[in-house]
Amino acid sequence: MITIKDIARHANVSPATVSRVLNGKAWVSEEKRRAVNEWITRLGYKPNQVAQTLVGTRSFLLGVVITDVSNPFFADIVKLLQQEAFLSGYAIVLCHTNAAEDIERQQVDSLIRRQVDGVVIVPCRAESPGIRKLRQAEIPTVVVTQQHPELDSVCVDHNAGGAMVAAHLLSAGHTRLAYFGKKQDAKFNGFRREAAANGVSPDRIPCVKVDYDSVETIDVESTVRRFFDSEEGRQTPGVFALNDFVALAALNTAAEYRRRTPGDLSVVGFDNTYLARIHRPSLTSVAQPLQEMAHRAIELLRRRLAGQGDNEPNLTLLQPRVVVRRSSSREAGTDSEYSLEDTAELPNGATRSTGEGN
Amino acid sequence: MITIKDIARHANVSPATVSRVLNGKAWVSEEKRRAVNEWITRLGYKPNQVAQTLVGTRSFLLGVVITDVSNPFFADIVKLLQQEAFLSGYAIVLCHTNAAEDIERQQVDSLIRRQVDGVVIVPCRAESPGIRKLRQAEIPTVVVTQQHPELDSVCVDHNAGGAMVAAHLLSAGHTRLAYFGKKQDAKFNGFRREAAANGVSPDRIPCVKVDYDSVETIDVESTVRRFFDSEEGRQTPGVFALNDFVALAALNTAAEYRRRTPGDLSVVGFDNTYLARIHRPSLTSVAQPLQEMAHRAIELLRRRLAGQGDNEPNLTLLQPRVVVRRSSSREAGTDSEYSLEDTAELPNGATRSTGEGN
DNA sequence: TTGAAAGCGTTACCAC
DNA sequence: GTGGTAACGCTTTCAA
Repeated sequence: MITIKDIARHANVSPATVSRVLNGKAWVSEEKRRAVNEWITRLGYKPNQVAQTLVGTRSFLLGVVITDVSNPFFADIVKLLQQEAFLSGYAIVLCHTNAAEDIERQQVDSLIRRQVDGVVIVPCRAESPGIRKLRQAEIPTVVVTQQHPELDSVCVDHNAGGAMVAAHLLSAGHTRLAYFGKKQDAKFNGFRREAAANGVSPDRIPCVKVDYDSVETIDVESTVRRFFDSEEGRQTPGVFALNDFVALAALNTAAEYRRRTPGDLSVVGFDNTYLARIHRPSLTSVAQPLQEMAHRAIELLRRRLAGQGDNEPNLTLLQPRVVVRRSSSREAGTDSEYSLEDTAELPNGATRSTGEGN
Repeated sequence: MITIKDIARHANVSPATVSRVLNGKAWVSEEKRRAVNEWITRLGYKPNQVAQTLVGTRSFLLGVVITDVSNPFFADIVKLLQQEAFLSGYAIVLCHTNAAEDIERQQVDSLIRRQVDGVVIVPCRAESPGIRKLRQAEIPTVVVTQQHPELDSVCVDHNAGGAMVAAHLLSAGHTRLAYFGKKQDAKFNGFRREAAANGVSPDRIPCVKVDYDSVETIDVESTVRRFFDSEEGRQTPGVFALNDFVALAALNTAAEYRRRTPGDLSVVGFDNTYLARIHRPSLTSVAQPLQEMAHRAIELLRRRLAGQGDNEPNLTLLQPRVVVRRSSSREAGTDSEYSLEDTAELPNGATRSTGEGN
């Protein structure tokens, strides 16, 4: 390995000077600077990041903690995060939690030992032990996909997304709606809110509880089946599911019940994974601006690392958009986009320093 | 940060001794060892891996270079690799190449600068610049998903996989077959070989050229459409596709042509991603033993890192198996497994130090 | 068995 | 402006 000293020796300067031209901080005479640069290229010198880390600057390593890359939604995020990070000279250390708090803790521990400069995390819950560790180790952290009261976070406005879906289904003429997910979901709130605003009593929108953890856990189908077996289920033409997996389970199950889609039943998913594109019928789904999210997340981290930014946690709340496909259209037609405020495409992204939703 | 010196001070020993009990190499008196361990837990000491790396031992970092995690097949591998690595105390630095050689090179460069102990790579081609760099930097490397003449590699026997598919389709009564992929694919060879062994002339099996790079590139459909438009395509009931994406494209396109599956047309994919499970009709696909592959890959790396193992490249060739689903069954039925040698499940994995296939 | 001390490759502080 | 030098936290001689 060729070091800073080798360069120094060849260029007849001190290691300190080499370091200086490398970091471009202090002034170095034009003459020496050229000599140093000359030898750097000549010997193909590459700074040893490990040494740089040790002296306490930075590791150029970012941790990414996610429940499961097998989930295509997370896979997309991870990919974009890696690419975005790379542009800033950072590499990504990937960790899985399987949505288990103890594993999350272990993984976070390992990241801390590795001196990562920052972490992007999709936590189990806002107060997960992993999050706590990160905070007490004072490692810049940004939470993605969820809001966090005391950390930087970037996510989509789930509440608004839910409202968009309600608006869409209502405009398709459906007045009997159902939600597949958890009662507390912000999507569900938005969904109900918008329904109410259009004269559909929120109390008449059942929430079919779906415990969705990972790709593996597809006991979803039995739940869905139970719903379609019920009187209520038989009469509901408008279904909104917390994500594409569940939506597809609904779609597939509905087919077993001879309910045609589109036609008898409309289903809308969330996340707009490519599953929505590939499946037949194709699935209407709420798209999150992933590229934007990844960009913002890394940007937030960079700011913290540069020591900029107040201590206030920054909440970046982006606007989702509904991508309409066959599963919710009354007639055959090409896919199109839709959003609450306008049928045209939203300038998908808006930052507020605070806000509700999620 | 609490260091080795802190422990030393508290335990009334020298830093060297602390290091010794930590690494368990040299003898340390029972008394001091206990004292040190006591303080280690008491102060919650965690070794600084960066410092350890600098002194030249190891970084505990493994690079994973893959074309695209958005591909569920790769996502699964990455996940398993990470989990497997974690068990051995390693973390994973994830890199994307987008199947582009120059990006691969850049990513590999960054891994080398980071002093990763080893790399698991899905290379663009055997002689990609990334691979070359890795070799000249003498970083232990294992190639997964492909064979490599001069590096450790672990992959499935594609040739055998292709043969299994042929056997399966033939046993379903199809004698007119087609392959969607590239002529040189080992799968295709195996497919033809087995067909020939059963009296179906390989020359009568067309290879519909599909250029599949990533999830994004789904111009696949037009190619597929062109095939179904042809006389040849209209009469082919048995299709084998190089992966699940292409298989699904075939399935979906076939539906547009009113070709019923199962019934008029059978389609078999490769990789057995969850897409195969989720899609309707569900897709018969060749499964790769991913867990086993990840395990072997990490194991190979560990061996190299321990300085064990001859200099011979090790080829670990595992056996795939066919998971039969609706897309290739003549009647409704539950999913089942199938393999060339036996209808029962294969002891899925066999190592040879060399072998053809792929 | 144990301690002192010399690095590992950089950065940063302090003189000159 | 520039060079010496002391860290950073750890491992590993080399003596004792």
